[in-house]
Amino acid sequence: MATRNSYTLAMPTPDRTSLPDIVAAGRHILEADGLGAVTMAAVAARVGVRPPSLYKRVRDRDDLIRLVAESAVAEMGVELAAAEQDSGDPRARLGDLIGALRTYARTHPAVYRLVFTPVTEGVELPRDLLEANSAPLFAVVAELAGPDHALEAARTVTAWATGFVAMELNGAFRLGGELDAAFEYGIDRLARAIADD
Amino acid sequence: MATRNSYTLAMPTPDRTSLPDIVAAGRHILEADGLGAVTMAAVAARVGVRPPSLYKRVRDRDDLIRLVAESAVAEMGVELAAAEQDSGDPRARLGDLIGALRTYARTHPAVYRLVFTPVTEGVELPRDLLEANSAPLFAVVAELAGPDHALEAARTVTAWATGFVAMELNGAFRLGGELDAAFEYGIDRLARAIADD
DNA sequence: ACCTGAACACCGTTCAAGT
DNA sequence: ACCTGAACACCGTTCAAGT
Repeated sequence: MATRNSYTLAMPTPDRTSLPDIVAAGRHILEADGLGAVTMAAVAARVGVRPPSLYKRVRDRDDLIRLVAESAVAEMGVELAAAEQDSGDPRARLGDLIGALRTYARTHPAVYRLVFTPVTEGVELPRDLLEANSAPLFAVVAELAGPDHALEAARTVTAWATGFVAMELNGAFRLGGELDAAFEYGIDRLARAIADD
Repeated sequence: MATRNSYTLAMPTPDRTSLPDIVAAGRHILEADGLGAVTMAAVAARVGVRPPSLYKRVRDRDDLIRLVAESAVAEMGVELAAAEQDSGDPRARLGDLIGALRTYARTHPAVYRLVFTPVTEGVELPRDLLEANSAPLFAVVAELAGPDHALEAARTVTAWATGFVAMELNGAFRLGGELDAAFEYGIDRLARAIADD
């Protein structure tokens, strides 16, 4: 019965790739060879298509990079949420959360960098995604600092955590010494600093 | 007496630019239009030369960018040292120092970013330059934390400061509220946190 | 409706040829 | 000894032509 339906639905060329495939390819190349290696040609080759075909699914390279960053943020959110499952006292949970962030940065350095340093001026990550990611930390900090100073305390802790991880990632701690000890020292002092009052 | 001397010294083409000029041009374009705008063509045009001529003074674009970063680090060091002149108690000097870093980031965002985020994997800034820049902060922190915990304390403060400035620069503080207040709160808690023991 | 080759503008870089 | 035009490889992107 090759009638109207099978005729109008017949696709002259079947889809040879998909947006998720393209984003996954970008992710893979980013982690393997860095942001500079994420070219339209490299991504196209990885999904088995020619570069112009990518423009059917993404507006341009910036758009693709943004989608990669979004997928990474979502993944990080899952890992942060998982880290908090092992609940204990607030101080311990704070260490677990920031430790999970640090672990993610070490295991996915290029992806972490992409998320935490704005690659292109105009490109923004969706606000609700970022809020979802920072929610667990915000909650623990509120427990430690009390509701009055929750916002400032969260900012202080977040600034320290992202600063520490960035410096570790960039090899900016040049004076030797135990980095794990510096991390524990920092967490400890921060937790006390925002709690005391 | 157009003799041997004037003959051997005669330069077939006089220098039309210089390394300092090239670095300054790169700096200017970086601050005005961002890192992506610092192309060999743009820099060459600004110093009045054709792109291939730049390769007489710099190895390649990465080399040029590195020189721009170095000149920026040197300039930042001067401003940090100047901020510390207005000496008061250690707590106040700590605020002045980090405040100067923050001011520099706000007035030279692209340059600040270049210095604090490694643009290319292999490129390193000279160690003594970075040490000179962190020396004032290290000294103040040592006063506050005592010699035993000076290193860990300095790392904690530096991580917080660079993290805070980076987040402010990237618009990562999305929940409103007074940023200056958050800054003061952070400095205050940090100073107490590393002092207490 | 997606895919492709051809083409374009732009970029970093090299090199032989000028002076 | 520095400067230049010409050339090359590579990149992002567009578009008409295929199916």
